[in-house]
Amino acid sequence: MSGFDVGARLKQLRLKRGLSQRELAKRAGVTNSTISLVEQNSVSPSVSSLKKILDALPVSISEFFAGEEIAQEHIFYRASDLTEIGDGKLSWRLVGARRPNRSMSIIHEHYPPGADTGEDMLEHEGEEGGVIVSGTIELSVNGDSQLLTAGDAYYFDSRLPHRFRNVSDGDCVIVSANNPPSFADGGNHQHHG
Amino acid sequence: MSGFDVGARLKQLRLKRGLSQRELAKRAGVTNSTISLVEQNSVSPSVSSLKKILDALPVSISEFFAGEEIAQEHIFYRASDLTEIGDGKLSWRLVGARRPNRSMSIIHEHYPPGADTGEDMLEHEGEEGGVIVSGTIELSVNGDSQLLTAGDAYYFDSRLPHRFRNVSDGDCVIVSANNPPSFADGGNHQHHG
DNA sequence: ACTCCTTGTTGAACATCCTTGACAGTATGA
DNA sequence: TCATACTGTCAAGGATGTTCAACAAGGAGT
Repeated sequence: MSGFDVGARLKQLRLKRGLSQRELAKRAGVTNSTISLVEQNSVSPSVSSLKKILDALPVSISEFFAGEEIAQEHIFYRASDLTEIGDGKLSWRLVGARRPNRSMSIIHEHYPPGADTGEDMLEHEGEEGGVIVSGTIELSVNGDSQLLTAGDAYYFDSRLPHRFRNVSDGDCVIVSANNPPSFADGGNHQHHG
Repeated sequence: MSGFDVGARLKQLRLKRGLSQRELAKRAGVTNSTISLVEQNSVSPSVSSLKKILDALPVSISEFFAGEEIAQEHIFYRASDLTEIGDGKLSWRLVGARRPNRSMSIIHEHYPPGADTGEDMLEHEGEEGGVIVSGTIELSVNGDSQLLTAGDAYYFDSRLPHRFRNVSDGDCVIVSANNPPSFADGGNHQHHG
């Protein structure tokens, strides 16, 4: 029913890391039995268990399921089709979500007043750039902070520590692009409110 | 330590589709109670259950978890600093001009009524994507033509013949990205018309 | 052969998820 | 007001996931 071989995928990733079931289980905070059963598809793990396991690899859930995507090429995206992520404070709309075989990710971002990517500066591989469509945003990159308003833009190496914060009392809208699209790498930098 | 609000995310997507818990449950082959409990995070669904539910939306698992790991953007261009190119009809504003060592080009595009990239379809290496900020544009890619309006987006392989045309009587503004930067190497983009 | 450590697997007990079926709240209409 | 239909929630129990503890197989070194 799954259409996706969870067990094989997990085993593949585990072996790639050179871990035994017990070692992975220990790091993940589950038992070796769980790993065994999951790898044999004797059981469909709960999301929470799977998350624990993947965190120990580490692999993000979306990364784990990359490839589960329908291969159909999407060109046009209706506004309502953009994959919305965020928590009410920040709002990002991904064009085509994260298709693993695409070279960029395009994002329509909405920052309400007070929205903030967080005190822990973002740092990751790649480059990113964007244009402020409306409103005002405070962008800090590598210690330098600037207020950008409609029509302004930015571009930088994503390895520089950076942060976005809407310090105004109006919404801010940005269209940005990331290359490469994979946000995931060693570090575990996720942020939510 | 989930770090990701499965319940809120599911509810968000369900409401976006205008479905009730029962309706979604019916399509997914689970019960309304399951949806309810998952949305309240009273339970961490099994992967198989979650998959059934997401298939009914439909949303891929990796799409669902997009944002579970996030990183963002960056570096400072005043609106007046964007290098403007164009021929009076079309107007493109490049972020960071033609830096040869950048992996993308970010472009703020303005299409007045009648603006048209030309009858000779554009074709070049790379990929491009963008978000329509305001107005309406007719985008043709590989024989398929669509009218996109504010909030809509697109993404395609640039080798597919494509054309942008503003067939409305108002301005259209787009923020787009190219990879590799097609303007960095004096690509065949400009002129025509 | 043994001992010791490691590997992955499995049965029974336990914990969690999922369904059944009922409940309360809201809205519409007779 | 009652009836109907819809919404989301919840308790109980059956179904499924997870753990505990034991097991067999393989290697390394007595």
